[in-house]
Amino acid sequence: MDIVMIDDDRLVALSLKTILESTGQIRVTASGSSGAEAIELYRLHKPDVILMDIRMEGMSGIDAGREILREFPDAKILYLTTFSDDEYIINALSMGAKGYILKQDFEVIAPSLEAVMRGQSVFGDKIIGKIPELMKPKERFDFDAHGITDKERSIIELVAEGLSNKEIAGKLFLGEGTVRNYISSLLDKLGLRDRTQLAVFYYTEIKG
Amino acid sequence: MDIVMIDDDRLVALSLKTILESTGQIRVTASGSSGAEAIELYRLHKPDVILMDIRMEGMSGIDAGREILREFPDAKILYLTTFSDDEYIINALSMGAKGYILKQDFEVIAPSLEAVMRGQSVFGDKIIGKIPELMKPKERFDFDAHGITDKERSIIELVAEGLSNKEIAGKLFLGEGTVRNYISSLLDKLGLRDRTQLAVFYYTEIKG
DNA sequence: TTCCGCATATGACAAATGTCACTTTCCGGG
DNA sequence: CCCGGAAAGTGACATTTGTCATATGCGGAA
Repeated sequence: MDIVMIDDDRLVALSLKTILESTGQIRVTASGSSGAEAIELYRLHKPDVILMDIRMEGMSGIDAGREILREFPDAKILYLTTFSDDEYIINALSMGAKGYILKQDFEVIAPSLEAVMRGQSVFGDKIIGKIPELMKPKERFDFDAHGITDKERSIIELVAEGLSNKEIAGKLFLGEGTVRNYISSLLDKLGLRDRTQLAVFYYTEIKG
Repeated sequence: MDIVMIDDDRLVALSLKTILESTGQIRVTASGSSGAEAIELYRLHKPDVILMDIRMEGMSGIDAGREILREFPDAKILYLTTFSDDEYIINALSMGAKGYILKQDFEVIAPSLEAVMRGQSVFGDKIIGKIPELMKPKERFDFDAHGITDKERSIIELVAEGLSNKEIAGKLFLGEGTVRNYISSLLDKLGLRDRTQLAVFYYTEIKG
């Protein structure tokens, strides 16, 4: 099995290479120490798996991974990180990484590589324990704090589905002009300019 | 430990009650068979944990759970379901449920309840295996397939930030009319009606 | 070169949108 | 009972938006 290894810290890279190659199953085709190199080396070697640090100088491992997956949707990316860092986990997961394991657990790295190559996904215990917590919805947007009424709330939702004023009026059994007034008031309360910004607001602040 | 149990199927509810109470540790304070009841019974009993089916007549367990969490952010909700149903898992997770286990694994239900009460989250093996896959980004939107050019792509993004035609024109050094034309063409290609729908499309199909 | 296609642009127009000032209706507290 | 304030509506208006027909310039293919 050929792998490419990327680690900020050359020393870590080297010792890992030694450990991994000592298994006899794994060959470290190339190694690098930056996100840019990760992409380049992946293009060059098309390894079975790329083993990559997350925190690195310059381009993060996540960004590099995203780029690699864009070019090679089947790429198998396994992140190796020093400690379980919340945002990174969620990013790595949602990006489609095949795994995320802690460097401390170095004895599981080789087996994890095997598993990943076979198409499995691997996440360390401590990682998986965090997932539910991470996936909790962001704290709900506080409509009350902005003085937004129930009716206004439902209007936001309809705008955010792309309905016209007329359509909204129909759904809520209101006059079209009334809907316009509601939207006008909403835009005022939220400091926005038009319905498109309202939809954007919905997706980024409320539902995002 | 007091729990409230909600199951569509009265028979299941009854046998589970028997099983759980036979441990001596668990008391089923109340049981119901619908989402509405779930909310009501939660309000009434404030159980340590609420054990709830997902698929039910009327309001789904997810919706009921959402409502309960809205009123009681510390509520511990444990879903019990017949089989691992993809959308449900993701919904339950992102909603902030404390767990999601299969009815088949009835021997783990009691221990799971304990764990949840202690603040842990619990997910069955088969469930956890699905998480990475579920979190994968939706397959990237294929601009080419819809014949969308680079410039059009960047215009979508600006629209999705809520910019007006004039502002977009300024950013891209184009005439305002030109921007209108691009958007018009874009709407045509994507089968949409106005810029708001375009923004919605961006957040739901492209970036969502 | 000529021709085609693309990107860019303009002008005219209808429709949708946002703003504002002003009713009407209704409901609960005094 | 009357009052005041929501909720809902109307009409007028300026602006923005989307559509369309058409024009110009530019680079590549025939």
